[in-house]
Amino acid sequence: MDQRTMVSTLAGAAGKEVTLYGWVDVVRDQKAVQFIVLRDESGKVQLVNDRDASAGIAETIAGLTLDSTVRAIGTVELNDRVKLGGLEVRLASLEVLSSAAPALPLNAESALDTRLDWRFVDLRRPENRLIFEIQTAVEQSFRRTWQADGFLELHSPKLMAGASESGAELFRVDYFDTSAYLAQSPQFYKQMAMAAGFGRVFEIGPVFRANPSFTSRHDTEFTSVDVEISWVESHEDVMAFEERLVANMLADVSGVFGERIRETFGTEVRVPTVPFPRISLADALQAIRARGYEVRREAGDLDPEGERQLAAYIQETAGHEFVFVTDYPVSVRPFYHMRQAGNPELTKSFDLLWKGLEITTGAQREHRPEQLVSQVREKGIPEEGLAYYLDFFRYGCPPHGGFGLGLTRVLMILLGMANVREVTFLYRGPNRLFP
RNA sequence: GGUCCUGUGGUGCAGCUUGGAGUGCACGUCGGCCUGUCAAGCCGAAGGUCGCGGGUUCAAAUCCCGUCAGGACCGCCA
Repeated sequence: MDQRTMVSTLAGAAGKEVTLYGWVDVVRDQKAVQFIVLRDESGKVQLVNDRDASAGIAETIAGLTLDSTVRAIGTVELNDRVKLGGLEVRLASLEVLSSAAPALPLNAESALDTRLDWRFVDLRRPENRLIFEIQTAVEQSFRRTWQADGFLELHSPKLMAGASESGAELFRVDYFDTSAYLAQSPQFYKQMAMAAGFGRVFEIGPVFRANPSFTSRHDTEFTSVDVEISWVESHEDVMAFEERLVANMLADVSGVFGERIRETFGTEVRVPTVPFPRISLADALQAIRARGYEVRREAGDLDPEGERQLAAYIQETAGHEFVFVTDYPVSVRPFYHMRQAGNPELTKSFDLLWKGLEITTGAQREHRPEQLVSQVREKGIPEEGLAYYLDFFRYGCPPHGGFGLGLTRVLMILLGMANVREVTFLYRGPNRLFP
């Protein structure tokens, strides 16, 4: 291992002997000369062996199966004839570390569901590795912004005694002689951190939703990016932070990966201008209606087609991929969203849509205990289970707000993928718990 | 949960409308050939309960009913 050379560094190693570790990508076994394409985490390179030069290696190559793992030792030779990087490695030894069973159960054309069955093989493909290199860069960029702004990182518990949101359904698990629930959001604990005086916090972690949602943009477990900020004047402060966080991220990702994303996924990464456009829900519904589409939802929220229509409207009028939708009515928001002082039917909340898909819900939270209790009662939520939560606000709590951002949705839009399953390491949905 | 769509060698498809021998294509696998390939090429071979059950028919991958599995959209949401 100490001597391992990565394929990506071979151009600078002409004439040297190198030790490579990787997978057998292709075998072209001819009468006089044999070629292997070896794939490692950094790229692919051609290995070459003259049968006359080494009968032992020749025999090993003849028995190779695709995706077997090997250790190859050889000399780097620059050779313009070789289309793959203009170089090859002339083998001095070849050792099979693990022989793959013949006939891989999938190939690049396989259906997504088949690929998910054999995800560990599917993920070997370089374009799939790239997705997770980009995911890593996205999270690093977020952390860069948080660190510069003095945020603390939170690791909140995923086992809870009850619900932390009103709408979404919960997974119940055995917990000794009682039951516990998997956290559908770190919402309450983020707010506890505000009461604890942490000031500004973030968490990147799993959340669980027991909704039987059969769509390309839902999973039952996904990674949520959560932020909470103290001492805000309104949800505007939260939106101002989020747009900066997202714009920084897209600038970082675009700089490092923009070209590869275009080449690999055919998607252009555009760095958005700040501030993002804002539109009230009422104005959004009117603009959508003016385009000839009537949102059918009785509750008054946008439906998926409405979101797409709004995205088109914003693109045409503001030339922007993002839009904050604000001023949601109390009826479609959870009890903890703060209401507008002059208009108690509306909340100080927002959604963020990117290319017509909801990626965030955020709000200023209600931090005044009397008001909060009254909103709990108004929503008809039993207070017993919320006692510990309501206590957070009884001994001095700063005004605060925050948001949750769906990491998988962000990656899906960023790369122009059609399905969150493509950008999830291991997808979990109503019909999938394996592998 | 609702609507619609799809199940055919290891993988991806075509065949179904208008029933006629498991027919075809691409990738992969196995064997052979091949003086540097690079999407290698050429020749050959193996590999199938056409998701499952029932029905119609002389005859069903094909038509009908049921069932199971998966997917897309809607609802719910990040």
